[in-house]
Amino acid sequence: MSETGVELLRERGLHVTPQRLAVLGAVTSHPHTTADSVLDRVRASIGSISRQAVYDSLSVLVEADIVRRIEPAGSPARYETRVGDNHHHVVCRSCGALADVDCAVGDTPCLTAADDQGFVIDEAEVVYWGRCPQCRSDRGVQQGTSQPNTNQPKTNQPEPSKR
Amino acid sequence: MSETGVELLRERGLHVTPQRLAVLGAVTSHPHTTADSVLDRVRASIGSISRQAVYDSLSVLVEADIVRRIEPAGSPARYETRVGDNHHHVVCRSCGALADVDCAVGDTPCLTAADDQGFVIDEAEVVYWGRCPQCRSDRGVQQGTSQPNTNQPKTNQPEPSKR
DNA sequence: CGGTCAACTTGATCGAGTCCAGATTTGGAC
DNA sequence: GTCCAAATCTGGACTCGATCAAGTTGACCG
Repeated sequence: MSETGVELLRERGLHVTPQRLAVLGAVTSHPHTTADSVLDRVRASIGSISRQAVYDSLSVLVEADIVRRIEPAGSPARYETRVGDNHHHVVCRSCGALADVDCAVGDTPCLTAADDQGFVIDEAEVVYWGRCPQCRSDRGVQQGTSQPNTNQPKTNQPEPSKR
Repeated sequence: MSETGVELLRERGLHVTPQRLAVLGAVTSHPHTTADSVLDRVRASIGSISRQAVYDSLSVLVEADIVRRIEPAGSPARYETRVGDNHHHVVCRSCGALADVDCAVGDTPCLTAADDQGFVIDEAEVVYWGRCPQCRSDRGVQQGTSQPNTNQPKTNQPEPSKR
């Protein structure tokens, strides 16, 4: 997207504050980031911000369709700025790394469920589960099942916060 | 599945305990149920059980592929006994109701991502978002965005626990 | 340049889930 | 039937992500 953060906010009639801009900046520069690491990053760039303000800003941005919130099972919510292009995600079972994937089937894949049970469906969200290249080469680690070992981050993994 | 709970557990060399049987029973009779409401239901049938025992039993059952755990965004983990048939779920944006859906595209839908980024994918999980029949007829409620209003349960929704 | 209401700060609270240490039960061997 | 190690269960404390509440600050309109 070519617009500045200021423009994006103004356009939707939202107040433009340094906090919101910094939050948006943090998400833009580090996709798939968690609220916690946004907090850290914004503090690094702005000096200080409250946890609450981060959550507030994020949810305002989500509401305004500027950022998208994703919540893979077993992980805190993550945020990204790619919106409206219907892409999906791969999650590594063992380290939790997350990457973007474009869907195999055209634009709105699988949007038609076989039997929609009377629901009016407006979005199909796809999450692929597997193992990332890194974890595959570390053979012998436990695989498949329960808790992701919190090793060092692989693809796109935001560094763990250190509050 | 036609086997009894006892058989299922024995087969995999798991200890057969009244707690585990009750937990399994609760999940079987109320699919998409949460750990918390399993707790309530088991207490109703067995008399008493600890929260810990419920979590333990559930995770043993999940490990043994007897039950499947699903975690729709914004909801606590839910459990169901349909395993291995690759079905998916619809979630209602406004009340959180959850229903089963068989996938439109054959058996292993969308399992091939366009570019898998080097990940070895072993499962594709699809979640459809929309509005359930009930919520559609209650026009005028806020729709689409943030927190699901915790109205009365619709399709398959386990009643909220009242501990 | 005020005034007003949205946005921010601080601090408490919540809900889901996990961890721990000790008591109890289970299933298989004898 | 009895015994024993291994597997389970209990209750409580605790973590982590996220939200609520009350009061203060500051962005935008006129």
